Amino acid sequence: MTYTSSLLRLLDERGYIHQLTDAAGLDALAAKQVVPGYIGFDATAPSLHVGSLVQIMLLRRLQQAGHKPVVLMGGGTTRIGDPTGRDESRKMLTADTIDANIASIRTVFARLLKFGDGSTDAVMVNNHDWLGKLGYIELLQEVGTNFTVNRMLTFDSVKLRLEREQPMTFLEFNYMILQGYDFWHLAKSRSVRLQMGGSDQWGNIVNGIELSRRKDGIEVFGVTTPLLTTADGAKMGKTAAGAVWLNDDALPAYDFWQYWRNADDRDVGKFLRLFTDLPLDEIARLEALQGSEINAAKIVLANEVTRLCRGEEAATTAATTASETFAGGGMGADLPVLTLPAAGIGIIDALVGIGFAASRGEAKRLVSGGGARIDGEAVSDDNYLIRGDSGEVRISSGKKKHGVLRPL
RNA sequence: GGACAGGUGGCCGAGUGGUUAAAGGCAGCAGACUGUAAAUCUGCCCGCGCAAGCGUACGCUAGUUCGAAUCUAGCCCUGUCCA
Repeated sequence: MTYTSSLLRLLDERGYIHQLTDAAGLDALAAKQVVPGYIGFDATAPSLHVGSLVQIMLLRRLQQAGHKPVVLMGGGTTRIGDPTGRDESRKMLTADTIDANIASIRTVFARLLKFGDGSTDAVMVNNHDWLGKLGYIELLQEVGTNFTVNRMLTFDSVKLRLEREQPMTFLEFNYMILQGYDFWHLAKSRSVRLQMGGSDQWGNIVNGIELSRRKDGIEVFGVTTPLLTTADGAKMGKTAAGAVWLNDDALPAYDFWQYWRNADDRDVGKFLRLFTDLPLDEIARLEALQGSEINAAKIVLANEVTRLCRGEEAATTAATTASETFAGGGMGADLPVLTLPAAGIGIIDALVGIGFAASRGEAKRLVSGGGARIDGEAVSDDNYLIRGDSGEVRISSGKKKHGVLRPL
């Protein structure tokens, strides 16, 4: 389908669109007026991770296309937990924790969106502001009649749980109602006309659309993005060391950069389109690179994404560190550092101290497996002592993890 | 409230008195090959200890036993069906 609005053209050509509720209607609307659109985010942790980056970028695209991004923080719904996908129910968080999480998450949005009072400036809202005041009886009266249990049971989020005979509490069952309520509320109070989200949010989005139409006859739209997995099938944003956090204080910029640098060949083009602002012809050129040449494209990817999420300086330092460390075999500024005592330090203690092993046992296994290196030389002896009087020492776990032991 | 089934290591999932720190799979870490990629093959994969060994661990608690993840009782939690 060919779109006339710059918004849908932009989303389409960069690969954000999985489903649209009413392509023609939304296209027409976006072509003639500023469309306020929102995406909801959880506040379960002090930082969002890479898995949420598609949605954040979607808001950025919305703004780039001349529309108004509304960031909805789920201060209220986080207290319940979206049942989608998981079998396990979510842990309950206290109000204070959620508020602190929201404040922390906000810093990332500030980098990627322009906030303010202008017509296309981004705003952040918290659904606790309205859901928190809503009485149970009031909710039942307001929207209870618009949802049938029959229909709610057909949504994948519920159906899958039931089919797998996994527990789903009433609390979670209500999530979709509250999320539908959010959409309706935003449509009324802020003239929001669009909700976007991951493909797993389709049901929730449709609920909000139906509710808005039935309650007030407001016509609103929905867009979902494809479920993003890496080429080898894993969900984005999870690695051994944990999630790939977006916040500076949750994951060092160097590690963030490395995550992108190590992307699967097959993902490079897709990632460049979704997560960078590079022009499409430039991306086409980069993803066409063959064999080891594609590493150049991965470096561009890492630089661009890191720049967007962490800032120019962080990206430059991370890139320089990587280049010095891998190409030059040296030690870049961004590598983790452990103080090297004058008396020296045992290899096991050094590996644990710098964070390459979670326990002494793990460090020993690393050494006996031949993965530990000092200045590039494999160390096979558990008792190996790193001397403290010969300057900086490079310590490595495998070929990718490097660190610096630095004398006082 | 009743009947039945179940709760095992990050996840899935075997085990049903000792040789079980607990099969197998996934995820993960390392080695080889490479391009800081993928695929493949190999090793490792609770903690402490050089080691012998010790400490923790199979929903919780108390028991039976020389010995329990495995048996008994009570409790908590979940599912299915019934009321």
